[in-house]
Amino acid sequence: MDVTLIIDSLNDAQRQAVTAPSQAMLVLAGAGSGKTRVLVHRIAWQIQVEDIPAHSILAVTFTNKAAKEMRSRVESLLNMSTQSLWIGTFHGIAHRLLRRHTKQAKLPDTFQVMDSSDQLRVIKRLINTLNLDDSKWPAREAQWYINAQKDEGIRARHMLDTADLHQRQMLRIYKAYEEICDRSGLVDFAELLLRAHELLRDNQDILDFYQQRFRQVHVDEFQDTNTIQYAWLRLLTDGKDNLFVVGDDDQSIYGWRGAKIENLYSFQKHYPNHQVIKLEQNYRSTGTILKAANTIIANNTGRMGKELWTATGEGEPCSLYAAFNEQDEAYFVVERIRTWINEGGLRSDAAILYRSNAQSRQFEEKLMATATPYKVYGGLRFFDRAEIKNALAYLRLMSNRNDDASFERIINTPTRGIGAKAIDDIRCIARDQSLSLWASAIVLINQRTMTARATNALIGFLELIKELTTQAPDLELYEKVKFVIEKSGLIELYQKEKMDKGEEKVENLEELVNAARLFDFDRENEEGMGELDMFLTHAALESGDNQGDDFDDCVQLMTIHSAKGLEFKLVFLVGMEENLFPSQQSVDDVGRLEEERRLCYVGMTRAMQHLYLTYAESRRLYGRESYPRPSRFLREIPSELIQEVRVRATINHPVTPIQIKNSSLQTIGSYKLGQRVSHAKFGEGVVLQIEGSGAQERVQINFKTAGVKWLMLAYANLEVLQG
DNA sequence: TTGTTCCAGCTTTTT
DNA sequence: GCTGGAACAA
Repeated sequence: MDVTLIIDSLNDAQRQAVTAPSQAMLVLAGAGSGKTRVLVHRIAWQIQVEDIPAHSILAVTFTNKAAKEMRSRVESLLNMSTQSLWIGTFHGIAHRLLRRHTKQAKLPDTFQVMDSSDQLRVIKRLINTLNLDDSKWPAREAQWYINAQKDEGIRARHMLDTADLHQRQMLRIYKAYEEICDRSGLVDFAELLLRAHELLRDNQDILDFYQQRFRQVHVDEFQDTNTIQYAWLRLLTDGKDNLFVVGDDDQSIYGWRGAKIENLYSFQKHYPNHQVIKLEQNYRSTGTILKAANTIIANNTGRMGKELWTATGEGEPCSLYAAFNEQDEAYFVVERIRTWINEGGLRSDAAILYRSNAQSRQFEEKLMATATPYKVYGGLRFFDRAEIKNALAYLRLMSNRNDDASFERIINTPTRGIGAKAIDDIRCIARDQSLSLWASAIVLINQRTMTARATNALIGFLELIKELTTQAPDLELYEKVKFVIEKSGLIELYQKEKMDKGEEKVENLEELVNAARLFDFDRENEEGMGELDMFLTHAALESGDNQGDDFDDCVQLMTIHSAKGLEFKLVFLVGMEENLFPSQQSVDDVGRLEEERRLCYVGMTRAMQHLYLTYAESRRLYGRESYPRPSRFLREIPSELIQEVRVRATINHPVTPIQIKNSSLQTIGSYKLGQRVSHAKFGEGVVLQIEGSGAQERVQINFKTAGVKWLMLAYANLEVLQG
């Protein structure tokens, strides 16, 4: 048997992890140390060398992208198809289990997955029906509360009633929410995990079956698992010591959404026979970048301990640029990128990483102004668009009439004369008699309490859905979708909508038809799902790759969070300022501050060749001018690893504001304090303060009409007035 | 039903 | 200070 292909390309630590005998194993894999490689080769090793059938292997990831990549890499390494190999996301695998055992999971056969925006809508509605003041009990908070409970494995019935009003109210909402979901056959993301856990926990036969089936269980990004995910993994591998996890405590950046870094420690306790392997050789970044990142992360406490190194040399120092303001920051970054491109670099090798999405704007403006193609990640995804969700709601209602979320979404979309009053009445009946909205609508019609017009409108809606259902079965999936969007009047609705907005929506609907046409349906799926249900699940569970178009050569703009797992030759980590990064909300709490530091570590380790860190001395924030301090993380980098960038070569003799204040006659350049000047846009004003020198020189001016402003002297084009 | 106005909020995100 | 959502008026 030829195993060279599997192990030859690995370093010692990687090979050790890949070829170790079956046992509990924790691979602490630093950034860029070949984490996925180890996972892929491990699976290949087990199939080819240890003769474990692909069918007996489970691999769990967090994103569909990671799952897809892992499968295709295993396939190309083994040069075979791996259909029977279970690789998927936690949610995808959980869903699969629930579909296979709907009865034991106490779910209707027609159950559907609801995404977070569906969930929020349901909760919003519910808060209204409970007659709660939604300003006092925001739906967002309730949603957060419910998901947090589920992530911990806690059902409403497990919770004790308390005297605390807030707690009581939340519990009440949680209870009512569970009822609606059960009645509608709807399962939210957290519910998938919780129910999959309960399924195994409460059904010994099912648990036995899967414990025997899965001889090996692999987990990617283990530091991101939450309580219920880890509990589920433990059930599956109970007493078998066959859990192989890969993770990095230093890259745990999702604590705020329930990820428990502690699971890494618990793992060591729960699997006493485990082996730990550290992957510390980095194949991505220069030595300097790694050193800087290592030093920063060393400030965190309670680490498992790990230091990245590289065999490929030091590289150049990290660059630090102190911008005057956010405009200048963007200007600088874009100029550097243009230079990079002019020198033959690819646009797609350059990335601008920021802490919060709002920061992207000024970079976009500058990129647009210089006609540099760019792509912002993290916007609305395809299946999240309102018009798509509307179309899907019709399809979902056809598949399951009890789907209240979908019912409510489209009962009057497009408008068909069913007003708030009628919908309210339906909701009342639903609440009082514990019926689905569909059933309640029928009750309402039979009551004959509404006006003839409203009754007819409602009958019309129910008939429409019935008609769609009866006429659709013989059609191909894409024909069904097409039929639905036409017959429902959705296409017409958006065609009438004015201008390009509506046009875009029509195009998106056409794209949905296309997606249905291309949908790869596995007729022999063991879950026995129909094509439509499968498509709907696909839409909920894989909300569409972030716009695709990886082929275009674009500058990459994204948050540091979304950059995790990616790498770029040229990285700009922008907005390195206190209260922005680390964020305002994190600075008072050691735990959260350490997570910010890990985020910084993640950001820096994205860079392969060049790392630029920038901050602005002045930034408009919430409409107010702020003068932030440079981020503490900057101070944590040894100064010999950093080179300060000056726009033009100038002699830097720092001028402290105190000196300026003390001498009202101090002259810097051609300006002095109290000097009257005129600006093309802001008009006449008086110089209040002067800071910096050369190209960085900036002046604070009190304009007669425009107020006090800081201006960059190099760009301001001030005219000196006499007197 | 649509357009306007008002008001809160203002990290990070996948499933 | 801007944005998106909800309330309200016409």
